[in-house]
Amino acid sequence: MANNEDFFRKVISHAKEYGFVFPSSEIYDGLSAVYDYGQYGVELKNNIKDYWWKAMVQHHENIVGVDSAIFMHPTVWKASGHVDAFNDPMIDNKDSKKRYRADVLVEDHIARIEAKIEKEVNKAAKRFGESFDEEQFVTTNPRVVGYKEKIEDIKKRLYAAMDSDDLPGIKALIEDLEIACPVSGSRNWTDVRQFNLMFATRIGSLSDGSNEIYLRPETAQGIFVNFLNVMKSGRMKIPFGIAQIGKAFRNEIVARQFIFRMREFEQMEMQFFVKPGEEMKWFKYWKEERMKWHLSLGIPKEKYRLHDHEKLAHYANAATDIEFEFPIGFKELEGVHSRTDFDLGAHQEFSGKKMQYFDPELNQNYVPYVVETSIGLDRTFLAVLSYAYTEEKLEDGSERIVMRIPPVLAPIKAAILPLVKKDGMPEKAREIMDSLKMEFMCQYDEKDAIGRRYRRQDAIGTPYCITVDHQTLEDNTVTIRERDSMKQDRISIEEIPSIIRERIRS
RNA sequence: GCGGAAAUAGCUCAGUUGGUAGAGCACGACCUUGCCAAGGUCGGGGUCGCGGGUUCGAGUCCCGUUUUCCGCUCCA
Repeated sequence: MANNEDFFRKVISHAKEYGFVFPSSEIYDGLSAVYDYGQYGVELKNNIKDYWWKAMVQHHENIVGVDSAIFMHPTVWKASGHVDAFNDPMIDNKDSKKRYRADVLVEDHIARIEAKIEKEVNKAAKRFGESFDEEQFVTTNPRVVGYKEKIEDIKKRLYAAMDSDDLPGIKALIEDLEIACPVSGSRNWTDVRQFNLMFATRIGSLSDGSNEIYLRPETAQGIFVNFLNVMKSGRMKIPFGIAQIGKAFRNEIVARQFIFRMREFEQMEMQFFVKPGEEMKWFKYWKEERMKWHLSLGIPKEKYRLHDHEKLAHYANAATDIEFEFPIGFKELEGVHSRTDFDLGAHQEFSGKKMQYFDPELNQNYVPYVVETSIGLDRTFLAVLSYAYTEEKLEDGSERIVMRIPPVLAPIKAAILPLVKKDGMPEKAREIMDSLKMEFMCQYDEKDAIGRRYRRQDAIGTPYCITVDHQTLEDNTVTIRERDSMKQDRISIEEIPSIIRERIRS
């Protein structure tokens, strides 16, 4: 484990040193769990997106893409269940380290007072026997009346605080009532915090609550709300899919482990709409199809495993994670979920619009079932990065750090290097650079010894180095060096594009 | 969020009982060599995470804070 942590540290520091990933706003000490992609990072990330988009949208005639807005109508999140599922004020006891719902603590306290009332009533009932008038007792007995007033008082304060999201007010209430932790018995509480995972902001100029909107916590809903638009305008026939790549935002309580869990992250999702009853067939299909995609990158299959969910979310009737062996262990990289008709059904109910498909074969309407594939872009980035990072001991005893990034994803496809900075070699190299750069992301470098330049390219994962030497000037051949094997071939300049193209074809 | 640890140049780190911020690598310019990193000369870069305090004087001691890492907790 210590080795893995060490390895992870190296990957993170390599990512920063070579311009892949930087902490956000670093000159201001950074922002917790937010990261920026640097000059090579953005290329790698774009290449991953492109590789996914081609595999999903370009290669499947029945899948189309959308790019929906991050802001959505607030009712979307009521329909999806995101608003209700995560709106509780929580408080931690510092001694027992137990976490409670703050309102439940107060309500338990009320229940204890009610128990006292009941005790008084029972006592009185016993004493007065059959002549006991409970109604009269509870309205006149000073002790009971006092309890009741206290309860009313607490309730008033609790509900007022809850309604106005007054978290310090709830904390003050807990302190005033001297509520202690049931486990530790201590009153050493943290502040009350709201664990709503959605980021809220305001739209427009009004400041009342009705203008509060959320940054989307998932991209899927942007697809569901466009289901009718896409189906109609694209004349889509079931089964069909809608794909999307985009940012999502979750206010995670603990966001850690580099770019594995960030508060702002990017998803690549595809929602596949199928006939009800056929969802398990398609669930299986997409599970296999997505696994093939991962393996097509050339990363060994031992790095992946499937994890079937036993506890299913409220919207699913089957779910599998494709897990990847990160330096921090096997963790979820992609989810394949059978979401049933939960989402479309919910939107149909909340919007009053028929989220249905007319099936000409059955001659009837139905709400389609959905099979979702949802992959974390940043996690895929991290998977590639941590798989690619290799420290190698060479035959001559020296060491090199090489990023074995799958060539199709590599930020720079080829480096063009004049062997020396004279005799017309730089000019020749520039010519080659110009002829390649419209098709491939290339880099020109003439500084330092050739060996060192090779190592620099190894460190950012460039699959090919093209070197212009004395012979080039005579016969228009260059040497082409392959990153992983470090082997060199002499080829003619005209052959360069086809060789690179061959290697990086998806 | 709780507890523990850490923070000095782009990276890895040194900095003695408190006394003028350093090294290696990296980076830039020029010269030289030229096929697997570390030739020569010169140079740029740090208010020592940030804010207070103690002190004649703080990278060093104290308090707070931020960020990161580890453990716990959380993760429809």
